[in-house]
Amino acid sequence: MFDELDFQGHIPIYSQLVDRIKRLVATGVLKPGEQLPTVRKMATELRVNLNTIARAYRILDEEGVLSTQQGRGTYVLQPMLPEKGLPPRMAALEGMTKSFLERAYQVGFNPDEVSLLLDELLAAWREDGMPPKSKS
Amino acid sequence: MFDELDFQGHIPIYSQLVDRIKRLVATGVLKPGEQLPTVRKMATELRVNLNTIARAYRILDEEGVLSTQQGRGTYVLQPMLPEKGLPPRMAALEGMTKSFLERAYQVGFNPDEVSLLLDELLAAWREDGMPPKSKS
DNA sequence: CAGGAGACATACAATTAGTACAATAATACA
DNA sequence: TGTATTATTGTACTAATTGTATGTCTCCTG
Repeated sequence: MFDELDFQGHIPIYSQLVDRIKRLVATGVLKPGEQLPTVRKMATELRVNLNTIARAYRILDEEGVLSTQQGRGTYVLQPMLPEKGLPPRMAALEGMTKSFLERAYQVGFNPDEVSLLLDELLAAWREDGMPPKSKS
Repeated sequence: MFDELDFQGHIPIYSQLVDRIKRLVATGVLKPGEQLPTVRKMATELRVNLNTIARAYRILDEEGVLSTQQGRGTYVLQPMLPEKGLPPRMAALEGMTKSFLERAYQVGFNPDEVSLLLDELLAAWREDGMPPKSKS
């Protein structure tokens, strides 16, 4: 469930984890009250240091997504509903968007190309109520 | 692999490095995802200052050939430059974009919100020549 | 003889890893 | 049943590895 990390890209592992878990919580894959893998288990699975996992958990704890307690474990707190927390919500979108644009820029695209394609895909989203399915 | 620099000629070392690495990537000697020597390792090998290596890496990063990140290292990116393979290039952008939109959708955003923010960030990109830096 | 570009020296910052510690839960045993 | 022991779990501190930022020196060029 968590094993799709990019070790070569420009996004730190802990940051990738934060995004991934946020999404899993937001989409209901991880339900409130559910326990996440322990830092050690997750660390050995992903072959990173346990502190890297702990860092992601701590960030999510501070953001109110998870609740971690020494000796007990890490649990899902609240589903991140669109209604709650507007400023952090927009900040999240901004982060996602910036990192998407940066990636596009780095692999050689220009704003017009991106804009053109986005217009198309956004229109499809408006029509269908959901964005076009991506392969991943 | 990198130890054929010309210290006598009048082509700057960083420039020689940029050309050399570009060629190695283009010819497939350096494969996507592969990590390059750290700036320090390369610097001691070639007996130049680490900033000279860093400069070459930075240029290649800006050109989308490499991806460097503080604390992690420098890696070869996927070659998606306009020169090679136009259809796969756009397909790559489409993939990136779809997966970005899907994420936004899953976290609870609607097309208008995404569109609004994108207009803003794309405008900034056009103005500055590069997209706004993301924190991550 | 300025001006600037290239290279260098040095200090800084970010990410990840190694190790020991502390809090909680589970178990063993009298 | 009560308490001691062990296991489990997150935390704190430190170190190692990596790229970045800033200032200085030198050399070439006009």
